[in-house]
Amino acid sequence: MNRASSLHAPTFSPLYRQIKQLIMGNLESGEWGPGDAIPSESELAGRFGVSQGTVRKAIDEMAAENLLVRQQGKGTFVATHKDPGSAFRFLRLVPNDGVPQVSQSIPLECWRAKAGPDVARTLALEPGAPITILRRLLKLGDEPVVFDEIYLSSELFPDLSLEVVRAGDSLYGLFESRYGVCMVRADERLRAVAADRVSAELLQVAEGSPLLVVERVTFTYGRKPVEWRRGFYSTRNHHYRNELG
Amino acid sequence: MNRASSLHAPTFSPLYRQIKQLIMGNLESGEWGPGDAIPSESELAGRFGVSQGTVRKAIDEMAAENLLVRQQGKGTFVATHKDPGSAFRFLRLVPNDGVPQVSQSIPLECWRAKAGPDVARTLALEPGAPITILRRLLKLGDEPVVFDEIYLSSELFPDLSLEVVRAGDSLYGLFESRYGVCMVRADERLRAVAADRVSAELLQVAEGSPLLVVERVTFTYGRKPVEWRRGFYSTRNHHYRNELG
DNA sequence: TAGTGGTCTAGACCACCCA
DNA sequence: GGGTGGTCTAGACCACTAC
Repeated sequence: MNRASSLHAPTFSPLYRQIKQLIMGNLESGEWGPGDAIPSESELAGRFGVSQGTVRKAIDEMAAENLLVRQQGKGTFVATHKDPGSAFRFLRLVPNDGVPQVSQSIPLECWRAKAGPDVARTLALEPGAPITILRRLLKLGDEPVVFDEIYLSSELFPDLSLEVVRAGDSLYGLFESRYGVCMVRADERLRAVAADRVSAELLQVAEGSPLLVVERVTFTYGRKPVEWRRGFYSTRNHHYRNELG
Repeated sequence: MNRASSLHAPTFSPLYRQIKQLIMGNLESGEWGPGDAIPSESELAGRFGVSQGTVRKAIDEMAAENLLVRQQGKGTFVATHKDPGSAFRFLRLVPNDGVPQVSQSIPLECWRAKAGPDVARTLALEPGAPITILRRLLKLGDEPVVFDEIYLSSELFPDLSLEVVRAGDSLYGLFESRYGVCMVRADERLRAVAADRVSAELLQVAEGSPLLVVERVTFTYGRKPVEWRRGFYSTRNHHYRNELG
């Protein structure tokens, strides 16, 4: 293990960050898949030729970023969306009264298209690259609350179809198990807009009534963008919850 | 320093968390104010009778929570909203085109009232306790984008008035320097609504056009709620930015 | 040069899980 | 009982800041 590049190198990074990058490499390459246990801290320390504390600090950061999950006495595991508890990590919509509700995802349409300049840019694809577009409705306890339009690279998600989506569990769980793509981070942009006819009908609100629009770019390991979606949220009985620290 | 309460005590907490609580106590009591340097790690280690590494871990957590700010070679400082860079930590509204704009806060009204049941509950006050209500408009580069209505305990913020607000810098900076109340965390709830006449006029949009409503409860040290506000955000040329990890 | 935070190490012991 | 993560220590050295 190199002891940094020394002497004011602008690329300096401490040992534990180099270790972190090595572990990241194993995640990106899919060597350790979602839900798997990674080797123990002492095992990794030996393998990399550093002390256990240094490996620990690397894993600390990755656990803080929700890439890994530690379990005392058992081991450290690659984070997965199948794990109940982190299954709806990215859904910030909660009922106003706080009573939890069962959620139901209803796939509506799924078709192929070519990436326009905007989608190509956000997903880092060539313009005209094949993409798959999925529309779905999310119900929380019998009430339709989110209408999503989702853009994906057809290359990354080859055989995606209504049938495939219907069969799977949560969407991100499906992406993990069927395509080996694990969603790790997302950037969202929120706006208020007036409901168009389609959204209004699906969400059972009056046309022109205010809706929350949530545009999301979702990333896998290494900040690689892999999903773009636009969601129309009905905020009659729900709200988008956010914590500022 | 007690070595935890031993023997399956349900209140067990590791040494570094006990140290963290001791440091928190110094923040809550105002002994170390916003912007101040706290004693060095070794100084604190000696004072508390623990090793430097343990103090370090306590400070690590507090730095991660934006309570403290470390500066290599200089020391560790109590986080402050006066520090440019963390001055607008809680404002998530950014222009669509990404070009940063100068912001201008315009106080509109300020008056006293008695806390209704809802405000009393969110601010943990007695119903009927004296509160101060402040209305203000936020402009980003000549465009009015946020209309805020802010509820505060008159006891915590005694002589708050339009004049005081006008004189001060940012609102949270003022709260720190004048009242010794440092905003540390906030919970927000977002909804889309139709603009009423007042908001529409102030934000220069058509009545009934969609606005983003942001309800925020803001906390000081120890999760004590000290501010409740409702903001109407115009999302014509701006959006609310959020990062999901 | 002295003081601060930042990194790294080696080793001890504890708490937890499982066979 | 053996393996895992979690805590705590003591000491060394590096990087940065200020004087």
